[in-house]
Amino acid sequence: MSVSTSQVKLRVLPSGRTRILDEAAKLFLSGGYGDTSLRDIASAVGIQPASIYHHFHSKEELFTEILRIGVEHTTRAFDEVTETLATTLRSLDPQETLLAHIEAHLIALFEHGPYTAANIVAFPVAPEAVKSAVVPIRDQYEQRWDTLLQSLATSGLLDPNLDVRMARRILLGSINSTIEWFTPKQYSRKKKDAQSVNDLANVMTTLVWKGIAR
Amino acid sequence: MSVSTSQVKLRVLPSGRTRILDEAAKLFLSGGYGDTSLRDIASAVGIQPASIYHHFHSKEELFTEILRIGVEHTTRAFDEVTETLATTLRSLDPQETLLAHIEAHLIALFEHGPYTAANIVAFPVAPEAVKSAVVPIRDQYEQRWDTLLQSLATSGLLDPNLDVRMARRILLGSINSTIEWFTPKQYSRKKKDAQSVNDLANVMTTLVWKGIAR
DNA sequence: GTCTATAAATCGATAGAC
DNA sequence: GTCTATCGATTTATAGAC
Repeated sequence: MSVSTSQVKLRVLPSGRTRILDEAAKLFLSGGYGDTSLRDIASAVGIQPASIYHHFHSKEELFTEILRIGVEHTTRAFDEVTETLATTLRSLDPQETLLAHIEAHLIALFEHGPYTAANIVAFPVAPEAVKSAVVPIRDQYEQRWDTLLQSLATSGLLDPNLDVRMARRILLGSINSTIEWFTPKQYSRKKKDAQSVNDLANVMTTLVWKGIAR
Repeated sequence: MSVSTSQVKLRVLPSGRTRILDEAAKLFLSGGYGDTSLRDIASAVGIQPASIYHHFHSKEELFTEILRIGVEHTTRAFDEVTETLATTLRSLDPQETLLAHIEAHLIALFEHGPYTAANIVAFPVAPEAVKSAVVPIRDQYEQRWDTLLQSLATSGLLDPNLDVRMARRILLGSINSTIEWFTPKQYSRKKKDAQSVNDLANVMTTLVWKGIAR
């Protein structure tokens, strides 16, 4: 794993605003937008509901910000992999390139927890105003995948009958849907099944690349 | 397409209960559980909110019934394909078997509209009581896929390194995620891209079976 | 930056007439 | 089986003290 230049930084106790975002993200993730009240969020943070309005103008703005942060994390993870692969001397195996990006997406999904996961489970039933605000930055992320897959296609590495855009949608859909059943168990070794995010990334990549047929 | 024995039946105007279910399913699909009020539903049906309580004991019961109907439609579609394939004389090609079931699932998803689709987008953020009630019948449906894939694996038709249960989860996840971007255009022929549900099923099956690599 | 207090609207649900 | 009327609780959001 690469080490960013800002890797060495102090562990800061979350400020008020960040505490609100963290707790709200967890609650929106499990209960969606409509069933999560500002009272629930304030209670989880340990403040009064009115205090939230010092940091956010409305409930919708708070929710939008959470989704935005989630996409930001995912996008940054993608770009870091791109950069790392570009500066690597050895030749770029297409399946390994795919694996690296799939793993980055999954790490963002499971290790930045509620922010990225909320983009999967809470976004589809979010208020229209929230969707409209988040769609543009989601598009930017998806564009990166289109570019990646298109470069593979241009190099003749993909099935020529494949619609690249559709393949990207199905690929991201299958990766994102893992949030509903996969739970990474970092320290469990009791089974041979996929336990870590890295294991899951390997299975996903093989399945996407070669399919399930023998 | 097979014709069931009950194909010939009268077009009945939806009764009060069915009207409520139909409109509620649409609203829950677009806005989730918490942001859809009984007033919204009653207004869409053209009745008063209190009238809903003659047909359902609570909002949660109404929502649970909608999700249950959705799973029921999907399960029935799966079973009808299984039966049709079993009574077909010609040999069963594994990829064609897979295609038939994937297409049945997609048809249920897009043509029984709100009921099945709500199970994808509204279920993950549903109240716990609703989830608990629906999970058992969802499990029954998923069990059918496990059985199907296991029979293919036992016949040596699948990648022997594959975890069948995980493959099923990824497979269903990718199929279900199409609800977020695919819109069937029955009568449009302007492009060569997938337009009908049948086209989509073919693309999905090829991708799952052979992967994206050439 | 967090608090108390409260406004104004909306929620799920009930009672009872017809 | 649908209505009118309404209860009690909860919602987002605001005003203003500290």
